[in-house]
Amino acid sequence: MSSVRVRFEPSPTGSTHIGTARTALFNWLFARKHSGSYILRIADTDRERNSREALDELLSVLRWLGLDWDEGPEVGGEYGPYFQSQRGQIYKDYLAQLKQAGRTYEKEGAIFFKLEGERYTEYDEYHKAEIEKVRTEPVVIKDLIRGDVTRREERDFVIVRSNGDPGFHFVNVVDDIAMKITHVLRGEDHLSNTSKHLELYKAFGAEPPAYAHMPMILKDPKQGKGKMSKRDKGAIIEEYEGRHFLPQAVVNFLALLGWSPKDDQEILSLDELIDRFDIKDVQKAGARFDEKKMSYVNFEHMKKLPLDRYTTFAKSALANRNLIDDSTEEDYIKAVLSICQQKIDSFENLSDFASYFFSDDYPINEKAEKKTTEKGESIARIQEITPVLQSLGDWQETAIDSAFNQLAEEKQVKPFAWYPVVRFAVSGTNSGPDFIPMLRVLGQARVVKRLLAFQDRYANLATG
RNA sequence: GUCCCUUUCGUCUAGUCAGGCCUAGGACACAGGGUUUUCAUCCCUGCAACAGGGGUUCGAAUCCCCUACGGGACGCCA
Repeated sequence: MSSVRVRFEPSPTGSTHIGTARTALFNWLFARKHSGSYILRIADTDRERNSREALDELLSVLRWLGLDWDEGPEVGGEYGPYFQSQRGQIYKDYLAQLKQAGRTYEKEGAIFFKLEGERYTEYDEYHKAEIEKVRTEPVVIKDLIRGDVTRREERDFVIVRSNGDPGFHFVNVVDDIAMKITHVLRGEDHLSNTSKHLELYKAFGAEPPAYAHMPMILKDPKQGKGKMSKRDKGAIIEEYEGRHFLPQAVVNFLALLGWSPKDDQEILSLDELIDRFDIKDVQKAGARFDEKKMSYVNFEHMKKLPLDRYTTFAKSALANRNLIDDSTEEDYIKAVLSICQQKIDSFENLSDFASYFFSDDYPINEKAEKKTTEKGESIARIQEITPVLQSLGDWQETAIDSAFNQLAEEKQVKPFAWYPVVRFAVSGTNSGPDFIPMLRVLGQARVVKRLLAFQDRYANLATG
């Protein structure tokens, strides 16, 4: 393991925002790329907003995405505890240092960090008040993505709240020092906080880490302006899990938001991402979320999955809709999936796409029904083909295929005169997997039964 | 309002650091066509961008300056 140590510091306040997940991912990729340590540190200093459930949910999302941590909750490590709510003594010790150096003062029950420089008061347009400011020396943020960024902090800030809880800026810096963090990768929204953090490092006499501020994930332009919020469609990672997205696809898409490999390959596995990831290649400008691209990436990963693993995901989606249960034959499920995998672009749509394979009570597509039944000859076609298929001794694709061809030759029409109407009769729709394989998988009994049912149901067509 | 960041097709981006290889490449989306039924697959074709202005240079998407747009921060949230 190298000396590289990065951390992800989420606050467990409920469902995981897409930007939070990307921060987790980039830190993880950076750690793995450099054979460093990935530390998970829980920012739970705000007692009122944190809960056990939210923490469990967070850990489970990280595991679902495949982002394992080397130090942190449930795995421990030599720099613990990894919950900020349990690091009170450490914060007290560091606070004492600042106090001793005369860099703190108390005001209205809270402890402030005192900046160094000439003090003056000024009317502030934003606060609509006369406030005290400090003429500090500018600090330079060494940013791996943006280069040097110069900023000046001009107001003292709270490091311990009046209720006794230490505040974010303080614990953030203290923990990074105490845990020997070497690189801080976080969202661009923290760029303007970094001057505060640098002031704290100076006060502690500690060497600051290298920074990398990643671009914001912005709303889809159709959904409005600004950065993506938890309310926006597609912003919550748990939602993808619930919709049976592939975790590796979500990770792949997240990586593409603000970063790209330099060649034209877009579909990348976790290992390929680690291999190609370079923090310097991260984009500076905000990236807009695109739901369609997300779906596309997911489909590409779905197509690549070996049938066994595809089946695992598919079964959970199908079981969710009560289309299969433990008694459903594994071989049959696999046969169905093997002809659907390259066709259907999401597991959440799979159930609609393939319901007729598992149940006789499948929906009838009205458009397809209209198209089929408006032709008076449909019933005749079904009547012609039913006995042929019924008497077929061999239910292999070649046999089924030649049955259609033979009949076609006999009647002097092309075989696909029967295709759409038969497809509708056995599946209730006009789209699906390739036709002959579909019949094969469905099985002779099911096919014949449905052909007969079709004749009963649409008997009036024969005369009308 | 102040400060900071940013700017290539509708979107994600390659190209910018080392100026000529860029009549600016790829992908998503969209449109059209095709694949001996259908189709949400697959294939092909098409549409489409260097924010604007000023410099530097023989030559600028690439370097410099200004403007504008977009984004972020300005909490006893993180």
